[in-house]
Amino acid sequence: MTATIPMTQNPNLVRGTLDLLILKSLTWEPLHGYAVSEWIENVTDGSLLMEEGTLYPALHRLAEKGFVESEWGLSENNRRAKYYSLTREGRGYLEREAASWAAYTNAVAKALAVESPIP
Amino acid sequence: MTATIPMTQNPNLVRGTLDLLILKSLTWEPLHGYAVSEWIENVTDGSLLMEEGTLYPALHRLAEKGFVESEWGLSENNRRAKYYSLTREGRGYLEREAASWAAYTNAVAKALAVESPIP
DNA sequence: GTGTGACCCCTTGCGTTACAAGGGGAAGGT
DNA sequence: ACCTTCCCCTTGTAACGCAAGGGGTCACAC
Repeated sequence: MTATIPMTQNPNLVRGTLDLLILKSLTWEPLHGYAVSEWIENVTDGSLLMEEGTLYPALHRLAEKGFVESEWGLSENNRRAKYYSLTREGRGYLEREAASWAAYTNAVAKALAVESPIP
Repeated sequence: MTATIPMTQNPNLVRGTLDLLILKSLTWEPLHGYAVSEWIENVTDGSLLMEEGTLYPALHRLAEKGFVESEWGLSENNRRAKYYSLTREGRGYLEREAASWAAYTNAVAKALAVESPIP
């Protein structure tokens, strides 16, 4: 599904959600980078096309923070691939951040829905 | 309500929503900067405390882009205050950005709610 | 065999922007 | 005299998404 779909265009929207999406993609089993980007593209219905120049630095950051671990392996296509897996800390971090993200977006959504001046 | 409420702690969450909130606060009538920050604090139930070092540069950026206009005036407390008002372009920008923000957060929320591996 | 495209990894440089940490000044109350 | 609230502003600093590069392997078509 590598269609030429328009990408996000607005880095500020994406900011901070990439870690969330990456960690979420690793919830069930280790994935290599390419598979992570495919997962994200799929679950967002193609509305989020993750650039490689974004993905790999993000993965490295998460590894440095101890939220993911990596191991070289072989992909389904018999290619050299680095598999990332969620650590226990990463799982906790994902839960906490997802919760605070939800809370924050809810607050903003409520603010944007306000209809009377200065409630 | 200037209670010492813990602030956002995570710039990445806020990223990109500040413009939205600021513009939204100006929907009904011109406000000066201080009032904008109060509005945001109120409608987010104190969960978002806008720093002045964030607010004013943001207002200047929006003015430079033509989304708001400013005019010196007097506050309710008879103090010198710069009132910002939404321009027509600003109103359109707010609508568009709010829509794309909603779409994006919905996509992410859906992704974070996924329960089966690789749907 | 020589593309061509999918698969897979990576880095550098740039621009944007939230925040901390400073600054100043005027009004009102104690 | 002093403090608090109200109001405005600027200068770092750090983070990070992205564009634009890099490289290598495999399968299939021509």
